[in-house]
Amino acid sequence: MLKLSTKGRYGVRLMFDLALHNGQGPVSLRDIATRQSISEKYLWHLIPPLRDAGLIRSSRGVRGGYVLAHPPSQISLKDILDVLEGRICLVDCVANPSLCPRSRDCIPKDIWRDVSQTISRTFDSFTLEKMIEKQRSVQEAINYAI
Amino acid sequence: MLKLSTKGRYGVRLMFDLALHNGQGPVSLRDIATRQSISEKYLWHLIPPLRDAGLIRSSRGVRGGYVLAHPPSQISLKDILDVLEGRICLVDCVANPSLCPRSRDCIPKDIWRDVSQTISRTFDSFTLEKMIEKQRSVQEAINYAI
DNA sequence: CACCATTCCTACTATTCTAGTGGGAATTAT
DNA sequence: ATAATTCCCACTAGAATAGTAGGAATGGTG
Repeated sequence: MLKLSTKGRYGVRLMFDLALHNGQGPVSLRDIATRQSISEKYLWHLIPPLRDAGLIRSSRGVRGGYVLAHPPSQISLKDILDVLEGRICLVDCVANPSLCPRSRDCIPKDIWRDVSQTISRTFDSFTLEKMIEKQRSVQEAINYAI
Repeated sequence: MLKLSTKGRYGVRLMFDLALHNGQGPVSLRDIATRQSISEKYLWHLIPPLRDAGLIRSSRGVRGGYVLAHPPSQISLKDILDVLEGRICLVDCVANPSLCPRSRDCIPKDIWRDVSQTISRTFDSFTLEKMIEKQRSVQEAINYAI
């Protein structure tokens, strides 16, 4: 049905939360869970892949937590979703033509490949930095209204 | 995982097959199933929604079958997928903000909405006509090679 | 009129995927 | 020493997906 899974959605919110607190020291998962209203237990599932992919860094023990491994301008939604949902590929035969004997001259496959690339590029055009900017302009609008 | 479901994939191949035989009278589901190597039983699931949405027309009895309800230039992948997979909407809160108390000022939601629209427009830009043209140019390339 | 290809419908099943929970070990600042 | 925190494995319930079974209704053709 072409839905993003909870993993991807929550993962982006997790990373966005880290981006909003970038430069303020490690952020604990509990804080993120509370702010984002997401079960801490569930959020934990997202950590190992994000860490192993080098998107976040962790420090253990008291006052430990997570920080972005790169500036928000250098982390795109594509980076996050590639890790949590796998690389965008609308149908498997695009990445793995041997799955289907028709793939050699399959027009639909070519289309799925093109659209997959478009989606990928779209996700890549949204960085955490852009999200922060949007957040700020929303805040200003609210303050102005008050 | 952002995959197209079998319903959508097979549905496009079904419609593409109809497009390739457009103007040659009704095409039976059995013929399509044979040519596309898809179970006739499974293909049947796709017919009622496509028919009810006015994308194909059917005739029953001997020599019955299906035809496109519109010229291939006027049927896009979006039309087909909207019917078989539901309208593209990466996360439910985009179409239905009341699902989440945060939705009012949720930046991620705005992003999902924008990307959903981009994907939708991309699908809309591919018509059955375009697919036929691609098919023809592939055929010519093969003939030339021989 | 009888036949048979074909559309059409309901229901069922097996499998995989998704979302979420539980319990507890290892680490480290204070 | 304590407490906060990361870290890990395993489990479960429910939903979605893919596919199958059996047969009723329709209508052109001989």
